[in-house]
Amino acid sequence: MTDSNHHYHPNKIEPRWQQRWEQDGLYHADVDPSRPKHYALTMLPYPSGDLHIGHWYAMTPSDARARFMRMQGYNVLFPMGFDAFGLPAENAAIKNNIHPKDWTYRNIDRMRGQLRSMGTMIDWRREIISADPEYYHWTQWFFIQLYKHGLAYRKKSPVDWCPNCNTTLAREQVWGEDRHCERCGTPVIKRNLDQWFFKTTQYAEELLNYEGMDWPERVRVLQTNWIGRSEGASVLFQTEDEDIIEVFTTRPDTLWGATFMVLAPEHPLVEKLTSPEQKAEVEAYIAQAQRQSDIQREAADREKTGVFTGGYAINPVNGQRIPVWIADYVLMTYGTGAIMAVPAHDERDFAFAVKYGLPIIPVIARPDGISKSLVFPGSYEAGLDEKLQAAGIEHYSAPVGESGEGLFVTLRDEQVDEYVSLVRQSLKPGYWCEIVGSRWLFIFPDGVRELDSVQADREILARCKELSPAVSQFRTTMEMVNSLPFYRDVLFHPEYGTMIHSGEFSGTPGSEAKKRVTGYLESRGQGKLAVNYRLRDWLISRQRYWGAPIPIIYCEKCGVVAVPEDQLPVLLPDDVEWKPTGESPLKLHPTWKHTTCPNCGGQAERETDTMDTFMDSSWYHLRYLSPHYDKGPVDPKEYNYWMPVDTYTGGIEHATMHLIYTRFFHKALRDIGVTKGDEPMIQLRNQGMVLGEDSEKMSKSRGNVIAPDELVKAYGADTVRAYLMFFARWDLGAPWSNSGIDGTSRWLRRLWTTVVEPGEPAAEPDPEAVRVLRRKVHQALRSVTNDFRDFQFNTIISTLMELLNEMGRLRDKVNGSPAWEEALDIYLRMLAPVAPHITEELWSRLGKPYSIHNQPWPEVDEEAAADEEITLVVQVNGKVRDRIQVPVDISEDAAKEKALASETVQKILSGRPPRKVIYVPGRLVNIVG
RNA sequence: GCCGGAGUGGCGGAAUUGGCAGACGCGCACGACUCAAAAUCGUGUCCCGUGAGGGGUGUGGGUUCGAUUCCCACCUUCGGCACCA
Repeated sequence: MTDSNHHYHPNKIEPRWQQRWEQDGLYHADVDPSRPKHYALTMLPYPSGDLHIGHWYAMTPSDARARFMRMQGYNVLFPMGFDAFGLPAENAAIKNNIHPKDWTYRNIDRMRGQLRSMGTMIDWRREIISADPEYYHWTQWFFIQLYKHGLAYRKKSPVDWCPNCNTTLAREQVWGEDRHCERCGTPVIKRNLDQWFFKTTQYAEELLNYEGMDWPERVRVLQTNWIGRSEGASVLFQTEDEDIIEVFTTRPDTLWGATFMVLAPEHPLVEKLTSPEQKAEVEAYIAQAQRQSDIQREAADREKTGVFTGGYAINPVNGQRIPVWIADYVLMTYGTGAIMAVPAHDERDFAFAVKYGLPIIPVIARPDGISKSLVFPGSYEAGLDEKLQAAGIEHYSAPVGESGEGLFVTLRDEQVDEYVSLVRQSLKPGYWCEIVGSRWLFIFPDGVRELDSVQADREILARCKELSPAVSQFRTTMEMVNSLPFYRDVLFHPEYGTMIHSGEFSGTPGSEAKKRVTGYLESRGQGKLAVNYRLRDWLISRQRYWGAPIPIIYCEKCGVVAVPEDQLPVLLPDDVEWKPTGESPLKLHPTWKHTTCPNCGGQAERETDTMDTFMDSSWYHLRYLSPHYDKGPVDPKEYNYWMPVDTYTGGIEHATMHLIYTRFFHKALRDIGVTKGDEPMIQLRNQGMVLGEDSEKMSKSRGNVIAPDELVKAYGADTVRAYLMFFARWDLGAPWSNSGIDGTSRWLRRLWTTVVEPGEPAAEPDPEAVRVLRRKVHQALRSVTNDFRDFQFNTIISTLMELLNEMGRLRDKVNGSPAWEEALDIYLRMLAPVAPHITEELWSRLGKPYSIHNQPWPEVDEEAAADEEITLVVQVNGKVRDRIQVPVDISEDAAKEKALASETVQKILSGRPPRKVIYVPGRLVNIVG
């Protein structure tokens, strides 16, 4: 045996085995109805140039698990491809004057080699590249199917535009408070453009259903929030011209408090509603609002602005004539672009109403039943203080401005009547006193008035102004009381509660209010139950070259015409100039866009925009199944066998993008008749992120990037794979540690020596050591099996490390025995999915048949794994005081007896009898003294 | 503001169902081998205390014989959403 053959040289053995596996087609997965299938899919990479450690972190545990499933007897498909269209290629083209195609395919070649160095079980025959005409032919075909079934439409609308990327973005690609581009960070602007959309909203409700899916709670929550379902009512208001304004509200129970309406500036009725007097102001506001959204959008907490249109609508439940305003806090893109404003129970409406002096009428009682009242200095006879005291009403005296001491009163509902009568007795002529919060009463010398309508609001305010010139500047009663800080926390609330000031509905409890009012509206034809979603339709047009052209032709005579299926693919021309003009480079090509109409043969033009690359990745899992099939996107024979994807792994960052799109795609195509079942991916698992050693996100500019190629060179792929599985919980990720990997490397080298240096066989294997060894081996096997099933990769490695340590301790006593041989055999098989090369090498050195990767997963010998003895923990009052070895099947009485007999226990109890003894089988005895 | 995740030694992390906290690895210390170093192997390593013993899983409470685990309140931190009617 030569020296170099004796030592562990991963860089010699790894490429050798990789070649052998490739040559033998070891990992080819073919349809085989006689075996259970397992489709293990991991998100395909974008060919950015180099495979980075994040790719390894995502892919190697996924590969290990796919290998585990394979050894478990499944026919496992583990394919790989490249998400090859997209902006970076085009940007590289502009910058370095290299064709995006050349750049992309060169990167793919490089990355394919790097992927192979990982030692994965990828079946390379099934590789796809989304930029191949053979692939995008079918991307275009899918577009046409969606178009034909009414799920794709073209619409002129204000869309998000990234001025740096020179293209439109889907809503999901716009991030953060400043609404910046997901890719380059530039704040987006709005442009009004004709763009293609897919009707994702049509599937909003179904997308909320995760029945039968094993997806992380986290992703489901993210998607559910993104889809943003809210239940309420659509209510029809009429303008004075009898035009209908439909609004969506989640609070139909507050309808009696709707004292004005607000339309989005872009709302179609604005023009008609605007009175001649208001026209100038309204137009100026609209222009300002448009400019606002063109510049950077301001933060959400900026002050609300708006203008009165001069028009009025009628509140359908109480016939009140209410003013219609426009304001940019109402968005044309959500609901109907119009709201009923209920300032007493909506924070934004409250702020708006106070600012513009619009009436605020409370219509929902405060659930806490708290009211406040401030009795002004000089307005009451002496002695009120004592009377309140006697009545048990909470109050205190404090100066109000410079006018002397006033009484600050806080009331519970049941105290209000008594309080009113006490105040009436003490109130001096020429003054009033108000109660606000849960109740809304204005006590005047000659009577009490309730703030229960717009009419009352006006009358109360007029009375107050008569009595005190100090309130003359206020436009509403609420504005007046809002000027006193003492009242501020009780003036407005958004909670559900008993309806008040709502005609015959007053007194309806909060739990029923919504349903009853909705039913009432429905019966009168003024509204109905409605559900609204935050989800928008998917904008797929991109004004860029490097993507799949949208297969649409515009004909002067026939209008919008889909490219006939037999004329697909619509090929990208190669001779294109990339100038960052904001127009698709295809538009600037001299000839490409000119074509003839497939209908009438007349002159026509092609659509020059290309598709969002998320379109490519919405169906790639289907193309893997038959990458060269030319009669459709997927060979039905393959589809029926492999689909759905059993396990999908990838990053969480796609929760509201790719993972919603691909679900939508699958469902839409199911309805068209292409796919089957409701969901494309049954089980989803997300890995976390590997951070730099400095705990920061890896980036070239920070200089903290870990290059896997160098690690492979230094340690070998097996060590890198194992370390990535070991160093953190897979779903959380962690900062990289350059010294941590040494531990994993040592462990594999220790394993190597353990196998290649057979040592002296033990003369007579020690039967006790044999029993212990077999127990440890089979216990480890049980634990590793469970951990593979549960994606608990880090504990797989630690269990295997522990077992190797144990084997090292026992070796002298069992070396050469069948139990030792069994231990090595099982050990290598357990490790094979994690470290495919070293296990294959050692397997062959042990003289076992090629290949270890075709071996079945070992079976746990339950008898061998069973403990004979256990350590019984003896606690006194919950504190561990002793540990005793007992047979595993010890009876409860015997266990208790043994525990009580313990010297330490006796010492602590010092003769006192225990009050209680608790026995947990197989674990502990707790003595309560 | 709303929604969700995470807080355990110097570090990454482990702990079926409420039952021995700190497995495994890194780092560190000491020792063996060596002229020496690297590599390798061995021993130790939560904190306080010489010791018996005591304390300890972000903080404060609670339930329980017993809580890292369950309940309540809060703090820190990461991620998502955010004028959504």
